[in-house]
Amino acid sequence: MNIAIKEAYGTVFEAELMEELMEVATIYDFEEGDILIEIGEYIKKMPLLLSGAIKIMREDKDEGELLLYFIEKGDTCAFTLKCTLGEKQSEIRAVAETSGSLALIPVNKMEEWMGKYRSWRNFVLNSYNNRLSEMLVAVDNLAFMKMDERLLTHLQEKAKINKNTIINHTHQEIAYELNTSRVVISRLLKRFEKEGLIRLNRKNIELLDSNLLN
DNA sequence: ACATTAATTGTGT
DNA sequence: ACACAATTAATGT
Repeated sequence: MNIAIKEAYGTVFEAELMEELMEVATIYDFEEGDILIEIGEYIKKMPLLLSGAIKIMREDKDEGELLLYFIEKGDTCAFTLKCTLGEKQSEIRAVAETSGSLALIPVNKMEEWMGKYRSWRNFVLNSYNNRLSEMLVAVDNLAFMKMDERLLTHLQEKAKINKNTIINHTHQEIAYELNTSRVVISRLLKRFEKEGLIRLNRKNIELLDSNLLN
């Protein structure tokens, strides 16, 4: 298990920090579809993602979710940082997009490291920066892109994260993530299929056009 | 193996 | 957006 931590963070953190990290971290494995953080929860440990991918969703009180961004190996969630430091309730939900594992760090340790290790400070700050720019992308998509474009980029993101051209999601699930209705997704997907971009099967979608990838 | 239900997807208004 | 048909998967008997 410590190998997993080294694999994901060995190049980012200095040696002493890695030592401490491996001492205090507990490993948590999760499966696809697991809810890691629910809205309103208090967070007492900070997660570092070792493998797999997690999607961060925002949810409105009366019906409606929206996918904000994905986090991948080597990332942490800036919202979690805020919640742990501020001892505030979570404003987002984190759902496992794929199975994977993460390391949990006690809050008091991460505060201690802030003063102690430069690499840790950088990591936390970078993390904020990355999230901020990904949020901007998400906002741009929402504001300026048509649904068909949003769906297409969404499919591409999913394919990239799964390292696979086959996407194992129902139309309904995708609709939730983009905060629209299933019928809209179905029709758009049908159109993409006619255009030869994808192939539709039951419970999964296959990307065909190679210029959709990467 | 069969019948019944539920879930998923397609289509028309 | 809504309603409904068609198809497939899941479950019980």
